[in-house]
Amino acid sequence: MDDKALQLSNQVCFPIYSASRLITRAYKPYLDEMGITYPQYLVLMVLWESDNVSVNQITQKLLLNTNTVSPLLKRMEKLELIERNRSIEDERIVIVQLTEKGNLLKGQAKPIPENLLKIMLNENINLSEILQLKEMLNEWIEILSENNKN
Amino acid sequence: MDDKALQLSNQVCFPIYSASRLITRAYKPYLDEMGITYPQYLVLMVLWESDNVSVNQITQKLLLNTNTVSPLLKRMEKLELIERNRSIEDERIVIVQLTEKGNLLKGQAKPIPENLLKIMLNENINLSEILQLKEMLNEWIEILSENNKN
DNA sequence: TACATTTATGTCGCACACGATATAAATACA
DNA sequence: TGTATTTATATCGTGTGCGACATAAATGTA
Repeated sequence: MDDKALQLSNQVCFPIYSASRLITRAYKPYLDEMGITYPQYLVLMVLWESDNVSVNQITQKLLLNTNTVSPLLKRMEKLELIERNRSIEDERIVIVQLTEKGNLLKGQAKPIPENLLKIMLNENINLSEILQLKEMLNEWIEILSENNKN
Repeated sequence: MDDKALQLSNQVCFPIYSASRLITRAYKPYLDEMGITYPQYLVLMVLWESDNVSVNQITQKLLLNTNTVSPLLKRMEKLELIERNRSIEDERIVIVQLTEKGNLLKGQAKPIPENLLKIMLNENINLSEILQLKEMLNEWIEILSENNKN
């Protein structure tokens, strides 16, 4: 493998790292209006799609660890966006439920995807390319999730 | 714009966010051996390419703010990887310089890109696709950096 | 049934990121 | 020359991420 190929991982990993941070920044003005952060928005999206899920189900959907999600949910409970209750059948499980406030934010969040897409689509970037990028990232996510288990 | 297109930003932004974290995790075992973190590795790569650069130059290359980089460099100085000295010509500027230890890590870091590439390349992902993804991310980084200035 | 193991969640400590703000040096300009 | 502004860096507070570890409930098994 030649030097150019060797440098490739840096040339791809760093842009992913940078793009991730810049995207979070791009979301910020919209999320600020709602008083939430990007990870909190992700949790809400999970709950808007299906409410009353366990902490574990949230960690799996977001590919995060419980030591990240637990404090995150704690802050969201303080913001009165969600409630946390132990399951009756299995006392180990905590069920997360949207409050009325958390539910209402769904409407306020509606224009966010369109606004983001406007920023990210331009004359040099078309939809089919984006779809291809999405496929590739998901491929990597699968590989890296698998890789991380061992 | 239809609903599918609207959801696209979520379908791309979240994978970028996840991939970024998973990539950092993939680097971790190699960086652990060197006693550094991924952002510290990025700073070292900047310095290995050209030593004696200002804090500001590092923030620009890594697209990070000084309030992230300053503490990062402070920790790296404590690890004796770098030294920080005020410029004589302009006392506001802090020049960052590799120590012998920081320089020696360059050799130890050499196999990292190849190892990462081995993880990220498989039968479903080829080089040309990766190059295309890289171009696209850089396009977005440019857009989002510009977008963030206002 | 008693005890080891697994599962689900949580806490703690540390290292980022970043908005808001501070400080000192350099520069602009009245 | 004196003062306002800009520039470079740093500090503080808050919110993630995550490794290491803790705890309690459920499950497996001798």
